[in-house]
Amino acid sequence: MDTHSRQMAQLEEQCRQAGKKLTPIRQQVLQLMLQHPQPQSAYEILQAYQSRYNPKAQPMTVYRALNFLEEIDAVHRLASTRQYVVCDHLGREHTHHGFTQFLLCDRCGGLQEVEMEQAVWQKLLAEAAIYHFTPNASAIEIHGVCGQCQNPA
Amino acid sequence: MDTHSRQMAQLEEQCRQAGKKLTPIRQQVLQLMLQHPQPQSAYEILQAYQSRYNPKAQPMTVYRALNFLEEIDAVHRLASTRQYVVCDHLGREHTHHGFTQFLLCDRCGGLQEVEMEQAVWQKLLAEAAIYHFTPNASAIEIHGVCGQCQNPA
DNA sequence: GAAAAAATGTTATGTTATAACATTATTTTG
DNA sequence: CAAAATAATGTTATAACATAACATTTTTTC
Ligand SMILES: [Zn+2]
Ligand SMILES: [Zn+2]
Ligand SMILES: [Zn+2]
Ligand SMILES: [Zn+2]
Repeated sequence: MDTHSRQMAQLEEQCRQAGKKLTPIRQQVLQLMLQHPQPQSAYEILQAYQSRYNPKAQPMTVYRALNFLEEIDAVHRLASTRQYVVCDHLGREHTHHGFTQFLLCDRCGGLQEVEMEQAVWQKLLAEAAIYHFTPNASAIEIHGVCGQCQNPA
Repeated sequence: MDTHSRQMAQLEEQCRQAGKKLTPIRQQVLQLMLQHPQPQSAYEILQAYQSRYNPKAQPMTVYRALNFLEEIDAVHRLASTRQYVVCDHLGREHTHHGFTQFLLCDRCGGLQEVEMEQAVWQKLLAEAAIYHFTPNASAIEIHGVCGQCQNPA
């Protein structure tokens, strides 16, 4: 079983667990995203969808699918760049625990999804608690330059 | 000397240090922001500018001023909400060192700007370094609920 | 099979941000 | 000082991102 099939299988599983339906549109949108590991904007995904599945598709179609996929934790939305990307955990064994660090490369547009060390996010929580602040989102986005772009072979 | 005056004075100082000019528009935009401690969108600031200074002002006018003020570290742009806010350090003695944590309340829209503990951001950097990633931005945004909104008196 | 719920289609609009070029103001320099 | 260069602002247009509102279709429930 190849990687994409495994990811699709887990998408089905996550839908089942959430009691939601995996409709063709939703599956197609994820399919397109799987073929494009770099984060993409909703309108880029819309263009791909129009090319491949339905030239008459409208923004709402893609936004609905993306919102759905995000709800069931199959994809993430990157707030700082307004892009969407498949969750790195999809099709693997482990799942999200604690905080996530998104490392966004400003040169190549690439993304690395990293599980934050527990000690670190506990400190972040502790620091927030000083101000009686309770985080509900569990991800931070850090911009910079990735290894590839710093040391081009 | 009241708080706003102190902040304005430091704005002048930071312009001088950066070798940039503090023009009326730039000063007026900061003035408006000082009167509104909550983060605001560029278009909200534009509306205020139109009401108070020039009904014919266009988006570019405000965006240019905001970009300038951000360059000289007088204001911050919050990537996740696309809002602008005066830097908490303006008019105080200390300045930015290391990383900043923005605590954004999803209920009231309020913001707390926090200096991240050195131990924490060093760990963040170390974790990024594992992936040969070099951060260049130095702020993270954490969404949640602030103390006020959790414990309404 | 009728009623309710979920998903999709469709049109319109709201929101955020920049491109491109003209004009004006300020600074530099000969 | 006057010409040239630079910086700032004015102005128009448009790109890019996202949702509201309502109609229609599909699926589920009873
Ligand atoms: Zn993930
Ligand atoms: Zn890169
Ligand atoms: Zn600040
Ligand atoms: Zn609050």
